[in-house]
Amino acid sequence: MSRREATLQASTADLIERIALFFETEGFSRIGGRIFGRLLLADAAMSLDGLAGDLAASKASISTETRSLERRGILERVGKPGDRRVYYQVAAELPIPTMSLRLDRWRRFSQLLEEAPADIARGSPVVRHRLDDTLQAHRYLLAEFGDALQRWHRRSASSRHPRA
Amino acid sequence: MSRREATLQASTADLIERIALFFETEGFSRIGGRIFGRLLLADAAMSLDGLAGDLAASKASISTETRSLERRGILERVGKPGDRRVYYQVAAELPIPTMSLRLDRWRRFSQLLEEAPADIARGSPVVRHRLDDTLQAHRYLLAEFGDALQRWHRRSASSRHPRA
DNA sequence: TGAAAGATTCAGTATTGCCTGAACATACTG
DNA sequence: CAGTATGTTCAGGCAATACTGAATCTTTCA
Repeated sequence: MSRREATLQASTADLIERIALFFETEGFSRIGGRIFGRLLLADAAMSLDGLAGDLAASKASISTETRSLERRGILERVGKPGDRRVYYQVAAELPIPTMSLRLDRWRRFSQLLEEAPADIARGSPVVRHRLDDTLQAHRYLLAEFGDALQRWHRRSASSRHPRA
Repeated sequence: MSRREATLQASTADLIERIALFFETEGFSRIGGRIFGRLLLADAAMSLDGLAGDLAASKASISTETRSLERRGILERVGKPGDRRVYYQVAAELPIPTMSLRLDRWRRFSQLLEEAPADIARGSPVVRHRLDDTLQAHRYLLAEFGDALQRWHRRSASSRHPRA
């Protein structure tokens, strides 16, 4: 009833493509985004060949990108007994890694400001003040957001294992 | 005591460059980042030529990038009486626009998920559940972070105009 | 041990997007 | 009005990067 490609509904393919486009603006590669999108909408974990087939991409790219996404905690490797292929699925606690990545990125900016040699600001009170102010805002927001992330983590954990 | 280029201390130039590199990972152009960095460390607003000189970039790029940064609320245009040049400075409430930009970007992802045609998830309970879960997390975190941003806004406003 | 399946690495191509110089537009000034 | 200062737009060159096909490495199984 279907040749190789027909596995994906048109609407699904469409959504995957939009997710991929979004991921591109977030600094991932397009294929990385497609992989993520595909797995987000996948019923079960998928093999490299499965992904390559569905996404019409080379296995080389799939291999590199899956591992890259895995390193960032977005994907997880899983195995199936009696099968030597590697399967990938979207991380269980998905929002944690994706949000953490964002946190990390902007934490890096704070660090940049903290490391700013003192002599830079020394000359000018207005610069010093601006730097201090910016840094304080970042610290505050980072802390608040980190807390929120943890709260969500706990909340979601407890809703999954409702208390005895 | 100094030819054209010597206006920037080495340590300053260095920090600007690192800021620019960071901005690049955030989806801005390198020059955009340099402009931001330069103005962040600037005593006073700067003209296009001033920026072009300091950053050793073409005036064309400076013009395009400043306007792009202005559109995103990161820079502000200011004028000086008796001078027909345009001056730029970093926005007063800097963290607001930068953080809002981030918020917007990931709000866009939530939207993607919300618009996900129902028929996509319908087939599979596991997909539907994953989508719902992800969406809820995003909503929660977006709300929390939005609140934090407002709190900071109020706090910083009141510290600037200490109550009579 | 040999063969085959699977995964990874690598060199080359193609696409993309940044940046620039030069042309152009606009607004002051005398 | 002519001339000049300032800002913007545009076509093209250049560098970075993603992606691919082919070669290579690794593991499993007969």
